[in-house]
Amino acid sequence: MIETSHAIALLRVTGLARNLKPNELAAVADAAQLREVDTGAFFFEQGSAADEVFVLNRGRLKLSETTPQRHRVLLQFVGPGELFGATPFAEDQVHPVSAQTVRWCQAFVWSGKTMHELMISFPQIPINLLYAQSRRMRELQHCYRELATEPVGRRVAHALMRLATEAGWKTEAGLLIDMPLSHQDLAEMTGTTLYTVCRVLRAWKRHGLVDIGRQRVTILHAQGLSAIADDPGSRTEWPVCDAARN
Amino acid sequence: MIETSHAIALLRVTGLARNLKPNELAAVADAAQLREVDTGAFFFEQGSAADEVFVLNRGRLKLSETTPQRHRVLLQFVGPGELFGATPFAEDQVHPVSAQTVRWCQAFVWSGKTMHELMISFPQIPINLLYAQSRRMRELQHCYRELATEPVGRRVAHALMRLATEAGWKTEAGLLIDMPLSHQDLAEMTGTTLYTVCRVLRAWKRHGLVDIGRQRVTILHAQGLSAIADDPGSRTEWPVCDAARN
DNA sequence: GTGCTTGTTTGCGCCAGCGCAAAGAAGCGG
DNA sequence: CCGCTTCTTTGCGCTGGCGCAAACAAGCAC
Repeated sequence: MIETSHAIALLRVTGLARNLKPNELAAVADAAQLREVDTGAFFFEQGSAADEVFVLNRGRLKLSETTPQRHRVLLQFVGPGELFGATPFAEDQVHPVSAQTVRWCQAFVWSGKTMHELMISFPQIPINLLYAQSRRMRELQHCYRELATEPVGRRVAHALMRLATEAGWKTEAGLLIDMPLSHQDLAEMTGTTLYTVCRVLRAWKRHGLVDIGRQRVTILHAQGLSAIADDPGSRTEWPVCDAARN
Repeated sequence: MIETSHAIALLRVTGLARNLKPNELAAVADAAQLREVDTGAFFFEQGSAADEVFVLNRGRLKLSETTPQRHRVLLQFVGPGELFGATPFAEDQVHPVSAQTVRWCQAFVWSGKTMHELMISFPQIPINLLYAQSRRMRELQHCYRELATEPVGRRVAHALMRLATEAGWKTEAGLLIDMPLSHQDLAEMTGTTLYTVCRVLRAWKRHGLVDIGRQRVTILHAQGLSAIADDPGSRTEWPVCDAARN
C-alpha cells in the first residue's frame, strides 16, 4: 500500500516483474517492503545471513567482495530497477558480497520465503530472474575474460565506458559519470592499483580524452576511449609507463 | 522413449529436474533428444546461434571463450549431470562460448521453445535453473576475485584442487585428474601462460606435491596444495621465479 | 621401426605494472 | 579561517611474470 504508482511503474519494467499482468504486479508490489539507506551505509555486508531479495528503486550502490588479506574487488554498480542480493537462491544463505550505497537509496525488499511463494504463484517471476541472471553472468564472463587477457589501459577504458552508459550525464563539457568515483574504485573494478589508475587517467587527461576531479570523471572524447577499450587492431598496446613518462 | 532409466535417474538429481514429481520428470525426459559428440568435437561454437539447452549425461567438456586476438579463456569444465549452453535465456541468441568435448559425450537436448513450454508448465524448473545459475555465478565471482588479487601459484593450485573434486580419481600413487589436461588448458583457466604453468608445476613436482605427465596431472600431497591455494597467513608468497630457479 | 604432430621444458632478457613514500590539493566541520 | 581527513599525484626502484627460441619427449599414423 505504501508503494506509489511511480514505484510500481518502475517495478513493471524491472527484470523481476516483466510480463506480469497488472493484478499480479500489484500482488508482487504489495508483498514488498520499502527500505531506505543513507549514503555510504550498507544494505547488507559480506558474510551476513542472506534471506532477502532487493530491487533498487532510487539511488546507486556498489557490490564488492573483500578478501581475508583486505584486498577488495568491486563487482558491480547497481542502479534503479536493478535486482541485487538475490542470494536466497543459493544453498548457503550467506551474502558473498557487500552492498554499500554510493548515495541515498531506496529499495523494494522481499523475504526469501515471500519471494519463494511469489515464484510458485507466478512462474513468470523465476523466468524473469533467470533472464536477469543470465545477462549478469555474461557481463561477468566478459570482465573475467578481459582481466585475463587485456592490459590495464584497456580494462580501465572499458570500465569507464560501461559506467558512462550506466550513469552518464551529458554536460556542456562532456559525459560526466554521475556518481562519486575514486581512483581506488576504478582500481578495484579493473583488478589493478590506484597508482596505476592514476597514471592512466593522467595520461588520458593530457591527451584530452577525459577530465578528472576529486571522485569525478568526465569523458571528453568517448570515441577515443572506445578505441582504446575495443579496437583490436592498430594501437593494441598503450602501456602505462610509456603514456605516463613522456 | 529412447531414454534409459539410468539416464532418467541422472536427470532426476540434476539441477534441472530436481524436486519434480515422477510424471513431470517423465514429461521432461520425453521432450528431450539425446545427442552424442566425439572427442574434441563441439556441441556448439562461440558466435553460433543458440536455441538449445543441454544437460550432459556422459563424458566431459570445456566451455571456453576466444578473443579476436586469438587469446583463449577456459571458463568451466562440465561433467555428467551439469547444465550447459543455457543461452536461450538471454536476449541475443548467440553462444558467447564454445563447448568442446574432452572425450566422447552424450547429452540431453531441449530446444529453446520446448524448454520454455516446460518452464511454464512446471514452475519448479525455472526455480531449479535459477539455483544452478546462482551457484555457477558464485564460482565465477570467486575466480574473478582470485584472478584480480592472487598470485599465479595460488590460482593454479586452486584450479587443480577444483579439478580434483570434479574429476579426481583415487589411484595408488595419488589423486589423478582423470581427463586430458595440458599446461595450456591450465594457463587458460588461470589467466596466465603455459610457460608459467610449466614452471610452477615443475617446482611442485620437485617438492613432491604433484606428478606430471603428458596431459596428465596427479596430486600427491593434496594438503600441501590446498595450503598454497588457500592459506591466507604464513607463506602467502611463493613466487614463480624463486620456486623455479633454485 | 620412421616421421610427424603435439605437448613439455628451460635459459634468458625484458618490461608492464606494482607499491612505497612523500608531497600536494580538495573538501568538510567547526 | 584552521585543521583534519580523504583523495590524488609523482618519483623511483624493483620484480613477477611474460614470451621468444630452441631443444626435448611422448604418442600416433603408417
